[in-house]
Amino acid sequence: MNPVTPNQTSPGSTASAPAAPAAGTAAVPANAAAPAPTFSPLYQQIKALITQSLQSGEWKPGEMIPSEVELANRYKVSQGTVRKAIDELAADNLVMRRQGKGTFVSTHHEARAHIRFLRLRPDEGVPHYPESRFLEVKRLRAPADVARLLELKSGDAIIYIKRVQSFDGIPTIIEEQWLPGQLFKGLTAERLSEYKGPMYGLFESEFGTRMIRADEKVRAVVAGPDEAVLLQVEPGTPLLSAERVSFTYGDKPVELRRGLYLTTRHHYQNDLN
Amino acid sequence: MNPVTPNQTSPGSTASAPAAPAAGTAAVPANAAAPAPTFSPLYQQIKALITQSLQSGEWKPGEMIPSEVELANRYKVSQGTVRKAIDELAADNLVMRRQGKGTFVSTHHEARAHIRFLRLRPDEGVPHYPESRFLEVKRLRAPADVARLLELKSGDAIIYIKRVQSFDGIPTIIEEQWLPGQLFKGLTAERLSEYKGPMYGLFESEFGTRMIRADEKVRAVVAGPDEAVLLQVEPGTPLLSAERVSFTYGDKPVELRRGLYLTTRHHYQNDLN
DNA sequence: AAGTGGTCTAGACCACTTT
DNA sequence: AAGTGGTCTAGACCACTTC
Repeated sequence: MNPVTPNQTSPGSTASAPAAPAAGTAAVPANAAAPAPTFSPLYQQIKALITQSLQSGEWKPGEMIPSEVELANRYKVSQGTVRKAIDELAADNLVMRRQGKGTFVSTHHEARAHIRFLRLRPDEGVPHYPESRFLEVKRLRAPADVARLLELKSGDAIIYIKRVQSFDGIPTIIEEQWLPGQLFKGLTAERLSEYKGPMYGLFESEFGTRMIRADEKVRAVVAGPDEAVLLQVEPGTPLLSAERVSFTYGDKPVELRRGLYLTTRHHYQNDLN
Repeated sequence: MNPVTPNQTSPGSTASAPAAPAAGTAAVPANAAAPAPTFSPLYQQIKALITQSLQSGEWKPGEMIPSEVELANRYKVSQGTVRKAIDELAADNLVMRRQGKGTFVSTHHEARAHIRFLRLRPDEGVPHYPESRFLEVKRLRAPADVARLLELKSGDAIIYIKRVQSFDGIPTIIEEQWLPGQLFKGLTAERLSEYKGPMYGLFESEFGTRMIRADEKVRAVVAGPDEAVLLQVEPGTPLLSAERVSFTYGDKPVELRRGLYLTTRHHYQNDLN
């Protein structure tokens, strides 16, 4: 359970300072001037170890992870090193720190996470989550383009979902979704309909797949006849098209979404920092 | 030149540790249990002081700022505290650290900054900067909506710019721009045409106004007759509409942009983290 | 009072760059 | 060799939360 220290003799050793603990009693011999590959500071290794525990479900979304002192003891490093590791995890939105309470695994069952991945905001009023009406939920074989984006083989099992989302009763989003069948075995139309709120919450709680980040490509298109009906607009109405690939731990793609957004009373919000 | 320490007696004082320097010899008396307003840790105050020096131009874009030890001496705090302040400034993209060399003021004259604010990426091939053709550069009075977004008074002097931007000779972007006249006095069509590369670089070098961050609202629209001509497409072609308000230090708005993007061979790229 | 994260300090050593 | 940022440690104290 000790951190490995590749390409690094032993951090903070050969010390004259009081009671230097020589953290790096690693599993790897400290000789071998192997100029080989990686090189990673201790806190990055701790970060990786904590991430593994998050991924394995040792600490579940919403739960508190062990305190900094505890983790420092567990990994045999100083609290400062654990702190730096957790700082990065917090910056990555994998955990949330709360002073006086502890550090908690991030979850999609939170307003904070909702808004992070919902970029379509009303021009007026406060953001809120749309209601879903499911049109299709079915299993099929992955077409080539979908397979490529999800890093599957063409023909692999896929769950396909199509829905319309409405704000205050006004249909605004047509969304198609492709999910690796292997990860979402028991996913049915019923369970989707029952569930209120963002689908990422369902994925996280029911299927143990936590979405971490996503890449989105946005374009402008015009509504075809079918889309016009669903959104109750004229054919030719301009729509935003957003293609999103979502990733879980290890940059593994777990979802492909293609959304068509009606942007007459809403807009796609983006902050450039 | 010492940091002020409101609502805070004296960080790290009453120490038994060896040679504790008691950093907070502040200008404010340490009595007065005023429960009043703010409360900010030392490193935030240091961050604010450094930001002031950046804003005032004491250290110019591209230049190196004083080393951590120097700043620690200047502000009479530990190097660790300066380090944490600079960490945040680096996270905000105000400075860039380079190991072994120093910490440098960020500048828009860098590929890194270019891509940060250019979200339209080619579907194929590597991102590169478009060429500009200026259609209009003129002074006018701020219309109400522009004045509101730039936090000016209706009728204040404004510089208006309209241009078409092309990738590899293919016109792809129509962009209108509104700038506070007071900040950009000597801005002429000539100087714009001469200048290659992103306009933020020009603003930074020639007008001392450094753009820090921006808010963008994206919609789908269709090309009108004039726009169709400029982009050499049919009227009714769907276009991305992006309205951007850019801010400099102190969240002061300094630019309004309205762009129309042709997204047949390009897309608007966004990463959700 | 005890436990948590948050701040601050001091000092050692490492990695990288330049002289 | 000297200077820079980067890592790691140790310890003290502060702020917040809960018991």
